[in-house]
Amino acid sequence: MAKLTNRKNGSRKEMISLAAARLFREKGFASTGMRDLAGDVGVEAASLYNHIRSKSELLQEICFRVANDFTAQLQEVENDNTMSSIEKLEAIVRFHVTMWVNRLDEVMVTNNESKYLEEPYNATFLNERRIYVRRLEQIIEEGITKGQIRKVQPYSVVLTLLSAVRGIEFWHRTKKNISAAELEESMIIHLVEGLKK
Amino acid sequence: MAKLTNRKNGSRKEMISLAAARLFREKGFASTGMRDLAGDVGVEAASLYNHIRSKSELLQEICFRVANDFTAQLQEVENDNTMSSIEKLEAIVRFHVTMWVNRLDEVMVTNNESKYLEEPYNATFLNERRIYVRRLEQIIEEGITKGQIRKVQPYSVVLTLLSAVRGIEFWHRTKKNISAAELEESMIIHLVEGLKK
DNA sequence: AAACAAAACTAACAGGTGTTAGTACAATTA
DNA sequence: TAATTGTACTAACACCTGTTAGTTTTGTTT
Repeated sequence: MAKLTNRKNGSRKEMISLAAARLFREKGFASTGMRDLAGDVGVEAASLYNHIRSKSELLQEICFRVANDFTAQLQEVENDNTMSSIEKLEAIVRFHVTMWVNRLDEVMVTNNESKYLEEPYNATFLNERRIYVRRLEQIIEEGITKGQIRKVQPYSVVLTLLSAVRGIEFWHRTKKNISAAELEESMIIHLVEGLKK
Repeated sequence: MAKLTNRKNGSRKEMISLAAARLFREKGFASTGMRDLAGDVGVEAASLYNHIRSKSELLQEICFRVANDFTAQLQEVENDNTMSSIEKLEAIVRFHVTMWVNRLDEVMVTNNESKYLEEPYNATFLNERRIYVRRLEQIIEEGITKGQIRKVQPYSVVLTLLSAVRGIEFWHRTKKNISAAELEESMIIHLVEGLKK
């Protein structure tokens, strides 16, 4: 037994990681037991250890996978010389909205549960986040210098942008009122439009 | 022994609640043990039960104290006929900023740990939040009707406003760059100014 | 059919969980 | 001084935690 099962539903490990992300989001990392996770996957708790090394490893993989995706997209935007600073900012916010809409479990775990990462992973994660914030600040500073963005506090604006999208968590519970596309446009107008000079 | 000690440092129960709020924020509700809490208070775990009924009760009191403070302030704003809709919105956002700046522990516990409330408290809490959001939407709708606020999606704007202030969590770690007052003004400009018609 | 490897199982571990019962001490009130 | 009250203590409970060791089942490959 091996490759066929793997190709059918994605590897067993991926299934476990996906279930873990959902449980970690819903119940929190500390409150999610390996027996809960096993139950969701349809297996005994001990069997999980044929596929993963530890509960911590699951959290690490989720957090750094998400962090890398955010960083990779930022890199792309930074390298694109055709965009103005405000367009870069808009692209980044749109990406954040998309992530919160399409990958809620992983993104929320990364936001809310990363504090349970063991050292040195926690320190590394916090450092990567600090650098990410700094790079966003630089885009804003550049926009101000070039006269494309109003004079604002770059640090405050970055904090606001990164946190504002967390509201999408609540949108997921009541999707009926407003579509994802409408939500995205509305947020862009509210958060980015007002920064234009 | 009784009243003198009570008057000296606030009642023992208040000390416990304060320590609990800090620990629940730092380590999360589930990861905070009664032995951790007792250690912080300077007492054995079992002794806590002379003052509190349960760990859950501590969380309930924190969450509903904060929820009531937010609701009370909203009520005041709603009753003030001298304010325009945009001024009401600004006052509410300023209050949220102040709460996040001055009462971080309690507010973060209320935001992040309320899911650990036992029933029926959890359901009650979520319902109160839903109503709070609805009342904010109504202020925005009224502002649009009266021509004081741009045509926006009220629901999206409320989600954005309520979540944006969560960024203040990160400001607390690096207060040196920008003062609380500057932060508040910057956020008001970013979040509220752009809504004016 | 035999051999192999992946992945499931059962049983158990050492330590941690919130909480209760019963008791002792120390300070205030009668 | 005696009684009372508030608050601390120790010991223990039933249960839950992540993880391991060793074994058996399962499906595929030779």
